[in-house]
Amino acid sequence: MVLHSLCNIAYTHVVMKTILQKNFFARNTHIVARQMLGKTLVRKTNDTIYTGIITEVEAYIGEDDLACHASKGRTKRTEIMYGDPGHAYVYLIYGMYHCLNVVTEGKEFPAAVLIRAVEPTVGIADMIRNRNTSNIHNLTTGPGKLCQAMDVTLDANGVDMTHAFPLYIENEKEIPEGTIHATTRIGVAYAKHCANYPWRYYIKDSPFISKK
DNA sequence: TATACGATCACCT
DNA sequence: GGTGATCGTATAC
Repeated sequence: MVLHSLCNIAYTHVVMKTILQKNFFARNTHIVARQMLGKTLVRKTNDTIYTGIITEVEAYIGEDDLACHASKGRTKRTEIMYGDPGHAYVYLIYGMYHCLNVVTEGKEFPAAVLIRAVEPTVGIADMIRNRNTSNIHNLTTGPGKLCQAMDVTLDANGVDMTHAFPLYIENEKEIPEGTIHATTRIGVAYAKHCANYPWRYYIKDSPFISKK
């Protein structure tokens, strides 16, 4: 009887993987961004599962942040950022690539975390096929690359990421604060003084980073 | 309706 | 280092 119970406990421990919930994302965007590092991004399609450990993110916060799409105000495109935290904001960039964000903070306050890079863990063969390259360090090391590798398109825009399908983030042990590096964000030179904000966060020494 | 441009990437010199 | 691909969105007309 005792043995049976112990087995159950051990079994439960092994299989339990919790999905990050709304309360995780409904906080200050910098805290959410930093704590997303080291977590596992999961993408499920009808026939494939892709996963990767988040290694690089950027924070985009409010209408005053000139790099944030919400600086243009509330439009059809940015509407999702004014909605519930934990939902996906996916947009098309340069007419050919997609970028994946997770909405943060409270309803009516537009903010999100852009996922810029992951370390691929599951579904690598499919990522290689999607990206047409076998270089593991070139599969998911960029916002457009990881969306192409993990088959994230506009279909995922607005998806509630706190459910087990088709897109969510698994909780993992928190990484040490000292392993997080902050720099200015990539590709936002147009954003005047906001371009200088150190709102890009990545895991120091990770080989799965978009740019040094 | 028309136009300018981008939270990128691959390929070129 | 530089440039072209390619199209939805915002904005000007």
